[in-house]
Amino acid sequence: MLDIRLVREQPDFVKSRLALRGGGDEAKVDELLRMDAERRKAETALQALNAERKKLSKEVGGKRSRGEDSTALEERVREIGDEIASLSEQTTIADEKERDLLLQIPNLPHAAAPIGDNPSANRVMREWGKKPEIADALDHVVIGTRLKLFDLERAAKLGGSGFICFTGTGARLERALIQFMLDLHTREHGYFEISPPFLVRRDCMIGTTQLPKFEADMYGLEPDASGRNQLFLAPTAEVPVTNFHREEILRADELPKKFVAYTPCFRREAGSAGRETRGIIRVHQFDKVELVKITAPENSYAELESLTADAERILQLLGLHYRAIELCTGDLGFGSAKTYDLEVWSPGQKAYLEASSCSNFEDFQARRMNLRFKDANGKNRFCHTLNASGLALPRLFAALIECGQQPGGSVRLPEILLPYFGAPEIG
RNA sequence: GGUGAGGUGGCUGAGUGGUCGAAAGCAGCGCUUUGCUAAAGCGCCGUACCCUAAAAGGGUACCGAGGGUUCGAAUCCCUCCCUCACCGCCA
Repeated sequence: MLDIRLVREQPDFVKSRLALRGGGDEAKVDELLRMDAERRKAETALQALNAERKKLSKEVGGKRSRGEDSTALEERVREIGDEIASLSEQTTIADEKERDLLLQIPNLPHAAAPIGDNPSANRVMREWGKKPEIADALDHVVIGTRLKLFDLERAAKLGGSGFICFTGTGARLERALIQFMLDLHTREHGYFEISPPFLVRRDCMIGTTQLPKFEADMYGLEPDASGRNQLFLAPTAEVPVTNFHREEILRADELPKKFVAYTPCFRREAGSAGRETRGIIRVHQFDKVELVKITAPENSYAELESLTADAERILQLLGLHYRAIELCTGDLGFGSAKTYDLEVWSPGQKAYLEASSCSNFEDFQARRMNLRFKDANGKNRFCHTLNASGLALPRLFAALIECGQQPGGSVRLPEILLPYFGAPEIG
């Protein structure tokens, strides 16, 4: 959520920044400012009436205790009460409209972000390793099916299309990768492990920006009888973990907070079938190890660099070729000011697959979830929040078995997985 | 799921219709006393929003959330959420 004061004071700056995203959101700014002015006007009038009622009510109390007649005064206060009722309704409506609009407007891109409205404007920051040379490389669907690492047909019997069912050594490899990543991040990178609820409340989904705008992409349960308290299947551990400290005021010396969590992730993403969705690349449920940081504003960009490095380390230790790109303004997620994607090389698809997205949301999420810290001057300020996949499992799994494929049909695994998987190769 | 007890400021905890944004204590900050420590005394010490661009100042709201009763609600009523205890059920 943008700071309404910034929007009020520098509307042209805000509009020009929003325009860089190419989503047309700058058009909402004028409407927002109208709602803001309307709300404040109603609020000021309401406060004047409240002050009047407060004063007169006390006079009623005084008269009564002295045994004096107060009926005329009471009648006057009753009238004010009626005015207050209608004005406060107006105020509430204006306030809700303003907030709804504010929730619909995305974050401002970082000043240095590459400008562009499609992925071709993304900036390649660096590449690591090199593409393995594999003659007639098979893709992960062929390899995985042949070695019975997963069973997509039977998965469709269980969950429908767009689900994976890992089987046998495939399931074991999945488990090994999770364990490997959690161990690395907790033992060597200093992250605190959390195993959170997979179902989260609406407020949390709003806090991390999945709602209200992307409700159609989310799995939601039935609301309860009151119509509130609806639960959603978390589309990423970002939701429960970033919201862990929602509505809290943290001490400055606790920052940065570094969390790692393994969770399944549930996404509707009614994407079309095709190459993009082949095999296990895009599915409705997948496993992910997620990194989250809560930082002071001054340090968030330095923390983004180390966060990205922590995620990259997984790929490096597994010996997988990847590149890091910085997303252009048009490709940036709704809440993000700056994002690096890590793309791992898929020999089977001869393409880079997004395996991690590392973002700094600045105070955009913190403002929505009212997550603050007390700074050195004792002032409460919004924290900055960041997250990175560290990493998403299916794409990592796919790259791993494609890169490890041997002429004889087996798959060789990186040495570092040996203690986790228990064997140097599959098949 | 059932029954009961609760939810008040950073913490403890008083407050059952009016002058209560809220006693008191603890913690914290400042000052005085002091060789240092300790102790004592005095003062300050919630958040958000509005007037307002900021400061000073003023105002409004907030006692789990939402609604209601009333001239007036932390206080009375209703619904919901959460916590604790016991019972039931269950991996």
